[in-house]
Amino acid sequence: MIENNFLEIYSTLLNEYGFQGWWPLLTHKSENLSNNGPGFAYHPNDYSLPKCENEKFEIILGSILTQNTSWQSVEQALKNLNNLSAIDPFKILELSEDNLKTAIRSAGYYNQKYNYIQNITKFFIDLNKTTPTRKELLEIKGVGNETADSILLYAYKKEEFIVDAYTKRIFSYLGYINDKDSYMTIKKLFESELKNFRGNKIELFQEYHALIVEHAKNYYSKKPYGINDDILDIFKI
DNA sequence: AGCCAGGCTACCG
DNA sequence: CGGTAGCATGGC
Repeated sequence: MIENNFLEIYSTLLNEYGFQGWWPLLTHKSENLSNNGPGFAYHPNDYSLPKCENEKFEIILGSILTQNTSWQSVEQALKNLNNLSAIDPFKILELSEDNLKTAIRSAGYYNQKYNYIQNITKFFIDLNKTTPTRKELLEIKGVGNETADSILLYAYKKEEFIVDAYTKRIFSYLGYINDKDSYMTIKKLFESELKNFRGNKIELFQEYHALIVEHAKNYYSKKPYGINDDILDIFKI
């Protein structure tokens, strides 16, 4: 019997959707599935990634590119960059402005994201393989709360819970938060509610966020949110 | 056709 | 401070 609602919801989502295998990496996609739509798991139950600096950099690029943008569009941009051998901080900086903007065009906001990528790439090189702090990341123009936490949790395996639009949508619908609560308020609530989890917190945070996204894609993309949600009943305790 | 997408910054009162 | 316009393409 689980007495913590947030852990119970996690357990319900995991039982419903299975391990998601986030963060998506081009070179670590499950081979037995052909698309990346709902239900797609990337490298399920493998928490060893990223394995090298360029894989960290790929996560960082993806975290910028996916701002208010579907992953499918982001993946096309990453494939374009990969074809230019540019999932590499030094190669990125060698690309002309036109070439980089063309490569990331599919991910939208390409003028903004071009600048954001320039900023964080220089920052990443200056890190020289060390781990950034949250404060340092937030000082970069183009990195806000969610992007910083995504980078820390998935690229650097730091214990930071990610809050995104889907998290707010689901948990305000279920009545656990108000949709006007601040990012940090919601983040701290999750981290507090999950603090006694007896297991690997990094893996929990990684999996929980991925499951929230998967669930929201299935039930919270179009208004009215949550209606016809078959597994919602399990959440109502 | 039109709404939606795994946000962020700048600027407003 | 909190609230919001603008950013832009692609998928369904």
